[in-house]
Amino acid sequence: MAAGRPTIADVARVAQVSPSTASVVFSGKASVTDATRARVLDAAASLGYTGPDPRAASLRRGSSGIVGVVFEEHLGAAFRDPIKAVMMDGLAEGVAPLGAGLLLLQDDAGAPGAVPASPNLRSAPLDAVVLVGCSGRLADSLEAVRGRGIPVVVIEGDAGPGIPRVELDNREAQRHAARHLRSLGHEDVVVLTLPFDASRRRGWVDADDARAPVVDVTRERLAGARDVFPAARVYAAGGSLIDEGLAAGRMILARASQRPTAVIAQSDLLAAGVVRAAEELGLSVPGDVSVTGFDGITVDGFAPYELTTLVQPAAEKGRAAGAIVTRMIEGSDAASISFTCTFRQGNTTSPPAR
Amino acid sequence: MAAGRPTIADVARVAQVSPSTASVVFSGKASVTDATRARVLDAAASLGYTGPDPRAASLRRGSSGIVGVVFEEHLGAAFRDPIKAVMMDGLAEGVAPLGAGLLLLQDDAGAPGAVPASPNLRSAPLDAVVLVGCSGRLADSLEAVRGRGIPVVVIEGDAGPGIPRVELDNREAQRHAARHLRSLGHEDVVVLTLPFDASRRRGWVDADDARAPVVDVTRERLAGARDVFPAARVYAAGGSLIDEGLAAGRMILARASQRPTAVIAQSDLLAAGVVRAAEELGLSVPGDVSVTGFDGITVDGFAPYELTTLVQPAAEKGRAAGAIVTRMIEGSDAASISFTCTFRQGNTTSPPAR
DNA sequence: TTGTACGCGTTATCAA
DNA sequence: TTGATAACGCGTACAA
Repeated sequence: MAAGRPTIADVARVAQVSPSTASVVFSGKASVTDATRARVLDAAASLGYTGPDPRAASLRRGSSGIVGVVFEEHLGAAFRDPIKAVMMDGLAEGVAPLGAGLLLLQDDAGAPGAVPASPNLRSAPLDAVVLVGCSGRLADSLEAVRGRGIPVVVIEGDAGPGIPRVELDNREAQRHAARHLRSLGHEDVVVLTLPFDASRRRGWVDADDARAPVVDVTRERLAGARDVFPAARVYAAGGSLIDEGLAAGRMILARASQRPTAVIAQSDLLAAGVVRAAEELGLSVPGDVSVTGFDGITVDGFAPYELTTLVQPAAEKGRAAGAIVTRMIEGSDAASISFTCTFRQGNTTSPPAR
Repeated sequence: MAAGRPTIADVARVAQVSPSTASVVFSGKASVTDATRARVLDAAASLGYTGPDPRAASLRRGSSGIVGVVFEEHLGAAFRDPIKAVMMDGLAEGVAPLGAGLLLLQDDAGAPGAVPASPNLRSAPLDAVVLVGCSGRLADSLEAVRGRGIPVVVIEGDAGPGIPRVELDNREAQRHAARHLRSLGHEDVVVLTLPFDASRRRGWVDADDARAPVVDVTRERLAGARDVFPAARVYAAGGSLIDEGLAAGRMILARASQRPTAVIAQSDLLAAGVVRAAEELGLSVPGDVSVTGFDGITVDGFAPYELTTLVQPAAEKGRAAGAIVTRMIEGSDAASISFTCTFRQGNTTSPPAR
């Protein structure tokens, strides 16, 4: 053991046992006499050996105990999204049986030409990969990963055939909320959507500008609303934030002559912003305008309002993703799984004023 | 290449070159004839070889490209804290030069006896570790990590001697805000603190119950406020949330006879909650009560208020941590670094009403 | 520019 | 219960 850190072989030598015995002492994979264990532990202590090198163990074992989580957006943005936060919680739980940790990866293929110095899918020692609403950019890296036999799962997105997904009934759920509004008597509604694409352009979406949203969630929820209100006007927000909803709400509710009787927002934060905009304009919710959200999160600081919304099982989605990769790692092949939102009536919807 | 995935040796064999040549083709560490490169690449393609196994490469190279980030709280909680979110962004940038990814680790030594199945410090292949406001629980794991020669940095916390820190001038900054209030003429202020300890007990803190907060940030900021207002009453919140501030604000501002003229909140979210509580009670801010925050974040949905607050350089803190571990990995030993908050006057403070 | 040979630190297997 | 041996898959001196 000339220089460098001591290895398990050094420990074994000092303890006068074989390397395999020393290994067993640390891994606990087999029983060892108390006496030998003590000898090994003593030797380790005297040498300053603190346990097997994870890298070597990982190579030998063929697994690293690491699950990669790929976000399509900036980390900070992902962190601020309450749904994603809860989902991560669920995912952490879901991979716990694997004893795995979550490695944050950013899908930043970004500008072509830019050096993607960041650790990508190819270079990280992963046991599995979870894609969170990924776009198609990392198709090649993904191919490499799958080629290596590493399980991949997508949450709310489509990463191609053969990749199991964790899905949400966005369209059906949104349709449910829309029907609720129609049954209350609403006819003139505006749909406030999440961003259509990476450009995040805000504003009214022309009816004839029938560009379908690139983002799956946006598209599906919009389709659900249009199933009930085909002629609904559409306004795109720049992100899922109260402030975005507030700005949009000001535009949507500004002119009395063109004011809808209800706004279908594609997220609770947007909905909360619309409610604030209504307040600002002296309108009452739900008296003058009804508002529905989507997600079923607790909007911090929004009491006493309680949004009429679709509650999505965010934590379960994460857990499911974890469970799927767990099964795949164990060799069984796992199927996609689909979750259902629950309609929850709050106090932000009522029949339209006459 | 009997069974299993193809290795670089298989590729070399098929391409009729030596393994080392094949290796070089993938790493680009040396120049190779175009012809040979093509042969190797072709062989790889035909075999379905997608590049060097990260595990083996990691062992060989001695580094994994992974930086562990240890949170003391539930992942979901950490994600929801805006300051931590921004910090993570900065950290991601800070470790980019390393090409490293961030591995989320939870400081869940938790109940003794519980099986900490999760990947801990000891079992993860880390190049460095960043502790985020850690408590002392993982002292032993930390020792093992350091024993292995892995760099460790702490953000806002004390992990013992020899561990560089990224610090904030919490006490001085909070003192600055307190002085601002005093110079405006305030004398009766209440300090609304972050949780004192893991129990997160809410409520008034008796003056004689002089228990010092266990949490560094809470303690330091409280000390700063007391430097100016030694007799200030203290109310502890259960977390950094608008709703917590709202609940606390209701208690603090409820009885006119005991109503302070100003509230020093230890976070912007708490401050926003206090402002909402004041509104609820028909009090105007800052006319009837002044409120200061801490952090300098944009509180979503809080416009048109602009908190008088201390702006902390959250992203820079993360970047600095990244820079420090980068330097340490390169062998140079790095010192702690301390950041300063900037006082920003908003529209939530003014002289007290007579 | 290419090839040979060895070591990185473990752990699985099998025999004793 | 313990020990000997052989991979695990790659990178890199060093020699050719």
